[in-house]
Amino acid sequence: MSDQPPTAVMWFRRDLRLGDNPALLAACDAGAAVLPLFVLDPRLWGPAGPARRAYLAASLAALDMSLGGRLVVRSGDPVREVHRAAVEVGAASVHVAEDFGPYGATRDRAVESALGDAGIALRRLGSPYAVAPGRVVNRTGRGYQVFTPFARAWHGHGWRDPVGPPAPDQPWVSAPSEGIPDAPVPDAMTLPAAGEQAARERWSAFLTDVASYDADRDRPDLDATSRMSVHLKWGEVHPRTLLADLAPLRSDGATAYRTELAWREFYADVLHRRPESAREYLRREFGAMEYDEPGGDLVAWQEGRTGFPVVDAGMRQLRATGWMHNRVRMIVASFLVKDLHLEWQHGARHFLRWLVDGDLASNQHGWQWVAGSGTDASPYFRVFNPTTQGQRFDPRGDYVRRWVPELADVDADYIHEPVLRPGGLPNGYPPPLVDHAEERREALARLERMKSG
DNA sequence: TTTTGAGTTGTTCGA
DNA sequence: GTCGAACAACTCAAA
Repeated sequence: MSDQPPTAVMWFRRDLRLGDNPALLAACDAGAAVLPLFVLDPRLWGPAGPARRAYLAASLAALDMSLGGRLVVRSGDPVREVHRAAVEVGAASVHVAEDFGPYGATRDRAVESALGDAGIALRRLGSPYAVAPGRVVNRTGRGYQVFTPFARAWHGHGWRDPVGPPAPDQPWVSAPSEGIPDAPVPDAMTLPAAGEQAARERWSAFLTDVASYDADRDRPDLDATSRMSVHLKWGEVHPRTLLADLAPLRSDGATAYRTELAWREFYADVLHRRPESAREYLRREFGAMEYDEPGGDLVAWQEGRTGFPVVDAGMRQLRATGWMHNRVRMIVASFLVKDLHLEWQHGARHFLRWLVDGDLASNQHGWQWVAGSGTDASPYFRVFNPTTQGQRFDPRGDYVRRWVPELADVDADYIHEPVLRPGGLPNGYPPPLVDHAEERREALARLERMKSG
């Protein structure tokens, strides 16, 4: 063994791709041969809902196929498993893309320490972002707390060009694998196709329509969004690849899409600087607001039985597909926080359990934005009206009818307010859980009391 | 240091 | 039906 050149380990986490993967290329450079490793961490797998598990399993299967069946999967604590695998194959280094999340960063330090005791280096290269969290700073070296100046500085910072996949004759190391976890797609659910190839195909299809993204992306009844969130979440594609494709485009749609990518980077940056904001109010004074205790209302929201059609459609789309249109995410979130007066964490937890694209930074800070405790100077009066939002963004009611079959026969005039329909509510559809106008006043009154109290 | 302008995504009301 | 104003005050960024 000692007269053989050392090998290297590529530890995949949320970068399940071969293309534009600097850490993987570094591993290929560093070792005579590379062990492609994925560790199924019970602390992440345990809380994941069935859709998330099924998607990850499918993505791992796709990665394994692109590696010619050589992906090694181990389950257990990464601190033990990464060390064990590296020693098994005589590796001198383990390569990763840097994880900037609160859990991942701590875990990586522990892994690094365990590896160090065996004389093995943990080498971090790249991240899931065009610009690594913490790098965008103002003139005094501090991070931004407002999106617009962040986005300007982020764009000015720039990023490297995409890199290609490893050479076709790259030698790989084999080792015993526990195999990809068995996590079938739940009955009655349809999940997006997983893997690097699927991501690229979806992206190509979206690029042909990107010019209309700006005008149509808020319409849940149309298929006008990129649907790249899940692929970005699992690293099946790197945002730098998308930015490179967008760079020559000048349409409003391309600009709007770049801005959405900037939001993703902004929230990762904020979470990196304020890791406690994954659980606590970013604006701490909101902790003092009066909230209601979750009960039957929370369950009605989760199950899509609030009596507000666009809210119910969104919550059912989530349970059926592991995804929800972004405009509808804002509407259902506003309903939970402003109409039911529940803390944002209850909704954020439900989203992370069900969303296949659920990302801690974007999810928690999206919820904090709706709750008013997030990064922007939230206008106190920003309370979504679920009826008028439905009428504006789902004007014919196609989105509602697709996900709420009880309303299939209601025409556009009443689809967002079926209680007004002559002849009354269709069988089986509940009346509105609350009076929105009343709860809006209540939410504003509680905000007022929080400020003066 | 001080000042100034700006801040993703809304709703309601009255003209 | 459309349109503009009002709805608070505050924090942040940059000049």
